Amino acid sequence: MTLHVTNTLTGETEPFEPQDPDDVTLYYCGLTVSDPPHLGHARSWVHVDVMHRWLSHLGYDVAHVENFTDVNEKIVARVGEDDLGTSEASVAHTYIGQAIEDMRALNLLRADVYPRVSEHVPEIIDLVETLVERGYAYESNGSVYFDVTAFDDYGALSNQSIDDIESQGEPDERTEKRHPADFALWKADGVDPDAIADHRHDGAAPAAESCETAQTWDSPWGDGRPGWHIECSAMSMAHLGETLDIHVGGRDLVFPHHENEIAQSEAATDQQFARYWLHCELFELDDEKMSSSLGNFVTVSDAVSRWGTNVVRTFLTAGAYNSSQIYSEEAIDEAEKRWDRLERAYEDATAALDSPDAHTKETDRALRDSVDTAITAFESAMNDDFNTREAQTALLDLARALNSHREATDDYDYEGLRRGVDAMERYGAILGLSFDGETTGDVSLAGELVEFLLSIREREREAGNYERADELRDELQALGVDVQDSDDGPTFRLP
RNA sequence: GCCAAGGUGGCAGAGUCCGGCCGAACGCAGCGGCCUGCAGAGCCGCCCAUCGCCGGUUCAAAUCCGGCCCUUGGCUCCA
Repeated sequence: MTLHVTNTLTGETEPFEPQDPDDVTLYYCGLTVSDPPHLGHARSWVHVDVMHRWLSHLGYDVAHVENFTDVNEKIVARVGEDDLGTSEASVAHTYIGQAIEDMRALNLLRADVYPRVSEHVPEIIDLVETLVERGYAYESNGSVYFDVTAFDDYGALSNQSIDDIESQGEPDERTEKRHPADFALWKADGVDPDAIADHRHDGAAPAAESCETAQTWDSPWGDGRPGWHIECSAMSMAHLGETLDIHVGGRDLVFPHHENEIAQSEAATDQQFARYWLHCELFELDDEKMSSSLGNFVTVSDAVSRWGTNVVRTFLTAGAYNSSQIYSEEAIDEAEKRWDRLERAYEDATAALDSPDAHTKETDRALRDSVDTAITAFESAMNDDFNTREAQTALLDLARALNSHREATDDYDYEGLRRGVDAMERYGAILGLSFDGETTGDVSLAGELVEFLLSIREREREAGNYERADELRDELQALGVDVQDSDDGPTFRLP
């Protein structure tokens, strides 16, 4: 079975065929670095990461590019707030640092490059010039706008006609534009205080001195700044060529951002800009989406430090990338239980494999069939438009197969268990889940102390002093140490 | 208003593209049993779904077609 993906461009689920049979170019519309990344960003990040991992698993060489938008009014608006520094560049620098830290915390594969707008202005200017030369853009008062009426397919991605699209942009822009739907490729001068007032978090009046920190560049049309949409076209072409295999982004970017990217890119090159457009659905929370602008978000770093990487990733992949997902703490707690179940099954099976007791001679047909079935199920799930929920289900089925086998016999099928454990590691890794167990370390001082306390408790149990034994266990549980008694003695997991 | 996505058990969430294996997965919650000094974990089993509503096509529909109701997202910065 081959990979199928749902292409927003056609609305269909199509077989995936990259331009080059061995390589895939993947561009992800990254963050505007004006706020700390929140779980909504993490959701898209993780799904793109899973796509990357699965494409690699299928044997493709993946070229993965993700931009940082570091030139934007929203960033200027934050100048002077908190400890963000005194310039647009310093605010951007702070939040790029935060974003990278969060990516590491989420166990994301590194992209090949994270281009910034500020370092691609020459490419952007070239692209705008090309568009002007080809008659797709016009200059007006030092700004340059894309002429949507000149591009026949405008609206194809979002399935709208130009007439449907009501006026957009700042009121003072409209007088400069020939058609209300025309969009800015280049904006004259710096940032207008009125334009950033709405983006201030402290609700303070427009900070005129902040606006002066906005970066501007010299261009054929005078001093100015790039428009929002042109950056992605310029950066993706600079790093991945004129035609992308996959372009991913949030659903909220379909219009106008992605629509405009297509128009300006294809107008400039006469080549298809992206073969497959994949869109990540958003979180729903109290009947509205989670977003920076609504201020109703949970930051990535808060979530990871509270629940841990594996739990957060289990939660974020609990739905398909292109289905919206309800955000709630209860939902994350439920994901935590699912992750615990996987981890316990993995650890128990590993312990059985590493036990010095003899356990090797039987072949458990049921176990091996279950392992094979789970592997097949995982692979079909991922090939079916990256269905991470079904993939999790396959992992959970695998966990039960392993538990079941250990429950049924002490005469373990070593080879069968090993295959199962191996599959959990390999396919868990596709979802970015790691059984390395940084929290289960028995080599730490804490681990040794717990072992010591449990050895005392065992003596109390053997002596029938269950009250003392329970007291010790309760005390450890209260500290977050999960103590489990079993036939082979107690096991524990550190918090 | 226009465009798009969706409405499946107590919760959450697959399945809908390619109609029959769906008398509806997996997990959580709940209930029984096994195991256990107890608890937990685990295993086995059970409970909860007329798959938004109405009509149509078909031997057969959660899945296809038509109409209606409702929700969400986009149309303004947004993953």
